[in-house]
Amino acid sequence: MTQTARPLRRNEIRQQNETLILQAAEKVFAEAGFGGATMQLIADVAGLPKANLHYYFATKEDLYRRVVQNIFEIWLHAADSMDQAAGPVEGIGAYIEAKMEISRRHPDGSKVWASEVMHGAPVIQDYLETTLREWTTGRAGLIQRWIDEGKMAAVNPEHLLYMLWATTQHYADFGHQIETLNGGAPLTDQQWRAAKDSVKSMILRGIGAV
Amino acid sequence: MTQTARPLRRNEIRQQNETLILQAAEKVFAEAGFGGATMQLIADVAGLPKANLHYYFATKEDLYRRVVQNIFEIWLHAADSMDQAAGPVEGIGAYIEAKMEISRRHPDGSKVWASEVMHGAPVIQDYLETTLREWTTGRAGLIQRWIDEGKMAAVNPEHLLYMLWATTQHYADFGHQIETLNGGAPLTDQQWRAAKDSVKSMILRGIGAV
DNA sequence: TCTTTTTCTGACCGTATGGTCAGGTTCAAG
DNA sequence: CTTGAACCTGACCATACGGTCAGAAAAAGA
Repeated sequence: MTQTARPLRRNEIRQQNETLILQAAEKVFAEAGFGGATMQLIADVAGLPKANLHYYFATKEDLYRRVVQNIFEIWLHAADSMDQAAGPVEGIGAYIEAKMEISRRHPDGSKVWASEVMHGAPVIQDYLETTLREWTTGRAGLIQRWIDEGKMAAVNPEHLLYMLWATTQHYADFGHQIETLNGGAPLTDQQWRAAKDSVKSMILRGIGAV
Repeated sequence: MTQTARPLRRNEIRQQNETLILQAAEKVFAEAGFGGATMQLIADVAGLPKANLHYYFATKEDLYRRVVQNIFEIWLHAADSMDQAAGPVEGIGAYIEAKMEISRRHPDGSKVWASEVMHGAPVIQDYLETTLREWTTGRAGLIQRWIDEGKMAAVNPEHLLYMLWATTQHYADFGHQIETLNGGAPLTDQQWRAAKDSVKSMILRGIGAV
């Protein structure tokens, strides 16, 4: 562990413990949901006394909010690759790659996000109405431009975005189901490659971009 | 209410109260998750005293299990239309229609199912390993047959099924997000029609069936 | 009508949870 | 070395939760 290495600076202590708690919280919230998660369990996973959590995060809801916000950030940046693309094959292909990679690397975060939205977004409703709405109209406009330029079929841009979100996030949110249907084993590197290729080829063909 | 209509038979009382409780439970479990739901709230929604719930369902988990099982039934039958189809256009088209209709009519059930799977399927793991696995291999075989007969492109059948599940269930599980992006209003009849058509056309084109 | 079975419910109980707090410890600045 | 601020935590508290139970009420049967 890092504790025995050397005395830590003040800033380091704060930052290190916060991320430690946030990681534990993300895991526990993903596994049990907000209502099912307990501060005690998060503390145990983080290896800290419960009272220490409340030193860094006033309430369970504060901690949860921070977890959700962290995920939202990762989620938004996944589309950066889409913007500089010349057309849908590159742009949407790269977006699918990025989102599939997030599903693979941050399945817990994806689950927390899904749970939050499913329960009516009690904590991040304002983000949905501002940031996400702007984000969506922006990308829908980009897709519409590609359609106008004849680079893909005239699909509904919003519903295409929904399909991209649904399909890629499914591999995180329903990862347990996929694992069970895969004989109880997690997807191997090759299987992830196949999943990405399947999604990409079906969607890109589906929007008439190949 | 039905209570004042006439004295109810014993069987009717039991059956009526059970469905009343199950409906209330589905709603509350969908909105709050298993951990966040309380027997008291379910009782309030059902309009019954809490102790009465425990008369019909011994524990919270028993009640939850019944809710999940009910959804699973609906879910499985949605593919009946797929079996007698001559090819992917009819078969998968009908399956998408059926699953979209479920997302529209039973959004709460879909959310409970999603939550259950996301949390590692603690209650219906055995169903996943038996019924769902058989179901999946069966339909994957059907799709493979269509591929062999040259009726559609050579896509991976499992990943196609995942895409079908993900895309259609997204309209229930993430309905709140979609509603927010729709200006805060639920989808109208026309918008549901457009959603179905979008999903159908993109996927059917994506698998080379049109 | 009398008896038995099922349905119903207010009051209660043990426990677990989120959160508090007083007091201790560690670190850094002067 | 002293002082003050930041960090840490065991013990505690009020509340809310799932679940129980004795007994009332209602229905079915004799």
